[in-house]
Amino acid sequence: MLPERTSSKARRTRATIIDAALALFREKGFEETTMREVADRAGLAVGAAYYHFRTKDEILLALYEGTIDNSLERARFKSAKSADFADRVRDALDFRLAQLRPYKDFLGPLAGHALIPGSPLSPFAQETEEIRMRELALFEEIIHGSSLKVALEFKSHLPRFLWLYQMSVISFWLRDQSPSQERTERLIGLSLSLIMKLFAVTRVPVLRQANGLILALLQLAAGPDASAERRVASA
Amino acid sequence: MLPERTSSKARRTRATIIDAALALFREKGFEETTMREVADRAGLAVGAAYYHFRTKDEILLALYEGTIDNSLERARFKSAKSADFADRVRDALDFRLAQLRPYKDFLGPLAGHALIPGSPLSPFAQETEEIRMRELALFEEIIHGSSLKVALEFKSHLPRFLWLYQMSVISFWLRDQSPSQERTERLIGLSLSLIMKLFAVTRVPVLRQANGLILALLQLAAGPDASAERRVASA
DNA sequence: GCGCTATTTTGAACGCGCTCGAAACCGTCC
DNA sequence: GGACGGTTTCGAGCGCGTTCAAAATAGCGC
Repeated sequence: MLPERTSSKARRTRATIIDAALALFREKGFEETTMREVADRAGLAVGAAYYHFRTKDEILLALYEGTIDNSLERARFKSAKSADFADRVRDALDFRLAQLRPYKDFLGPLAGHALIPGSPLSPFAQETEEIRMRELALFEEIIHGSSLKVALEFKSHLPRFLWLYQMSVISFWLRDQSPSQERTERLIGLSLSLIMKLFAVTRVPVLRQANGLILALLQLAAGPDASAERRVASA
Repeated sequence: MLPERTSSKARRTRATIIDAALALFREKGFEETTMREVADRAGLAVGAAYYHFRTKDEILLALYEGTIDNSLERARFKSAKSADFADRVRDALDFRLAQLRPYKDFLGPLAGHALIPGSPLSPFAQETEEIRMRELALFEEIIHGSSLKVALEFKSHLPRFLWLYQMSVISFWLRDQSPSQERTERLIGLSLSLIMKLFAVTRVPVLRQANGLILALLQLAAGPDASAERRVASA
């Protein structure tokens, strides 16, 4: 609608606040950091911070959103290297985790809100729609240029499936305390192999009878309004 | 260790508080209910309430825990009716959801803490261990008396798998706004059919090569300490 | 410069979950 | 009965996220 919804001043101040918050979150964690502290470090009063962000959570969300941008570029770059589907997905996941690495310790709360049905931080909520769509677009691209062989009827559900898969991996990773997160590495390796095997199976004639079931499930999971999905698909 | 860790007075007061909280949560929701209100309705001061429950969340947890007891009895009763695995699981799920029904509207926050790695309300946390073990024991029973046919190597992982499955269903159900939750009904029907099909596949010789993968994944998911699992298995 | 509106900042104040030292209550042994 | 130790209750108070009316500042046409 509007060409610029925010003045450049406001944008700069937002950035200052985000920087201050990021530094503090890293130093002391999310819960332990006070909004007064964030405002202080940004050189403002609390009220000003609340003028730019409706809640403390929203700062966290802005932080998370900020990590997505270069992810897309990088994915485009990497994608050129290999046409193998599994390789491409693995690259995307590895890169995403590497990107989130610095935030690992305080990103827990975000995942925490994930399951609260009404929460604005839920990855299914309206407020996070833009982020979600950007992530879906990324997976679109990964699939698009790849040599993936899968039963046709699943093609349209793949991005959403991969997105959910990514969320699961991230959630596992956040909890993973093993040295250099080697358990997550193994999880990715194993689950990707399994997924590829299952994909192959969907094309075996004898087993195709299960496809109807799977498809129905995917549609159920997509929800009563698949509008967001369609929008992504047509972009 | 101790024969009685709490006096009968304390137990009665706890019950009063839980009753008051339940009523208020139903009237106004969890977040909207004040600890001062809970204490008021229970005829106490805030401090007293906090003597019996360390946090507001803990009341919610006690509430949830309270719904499990009769679930076990009921499951035993129902189990006698059919030996078919899918029927038994479906019965258990249906009953569990019916049980949670009255709490549906304010149980969101509980699910919300589910993913926070450090949160005491996480279903993976130490504090909820007892609840988790009771639920696992329930699934043990469901499996035990049934005519389930599955590749042997998976038997020991089944309870944990079913528990996770139940958690997923509950989380879907909490978000399900469809009339009389018919979407959840469909989800259960479809996913159970699919699970049964997959179980069957694990015994097909040609496809057994995937079993190693699945097993490794299950072990990864079980975590570095599978002690809780072993304890349940030997009980 | 001057006024005028819209944007941005301020900090006191609110209501919340939760803490804590002191008081009240209880059982029990003399 | 009284003294004493443990349990339970009390409520003022703390620090937090958040709100809001009022003040400061920016931007702009003259």
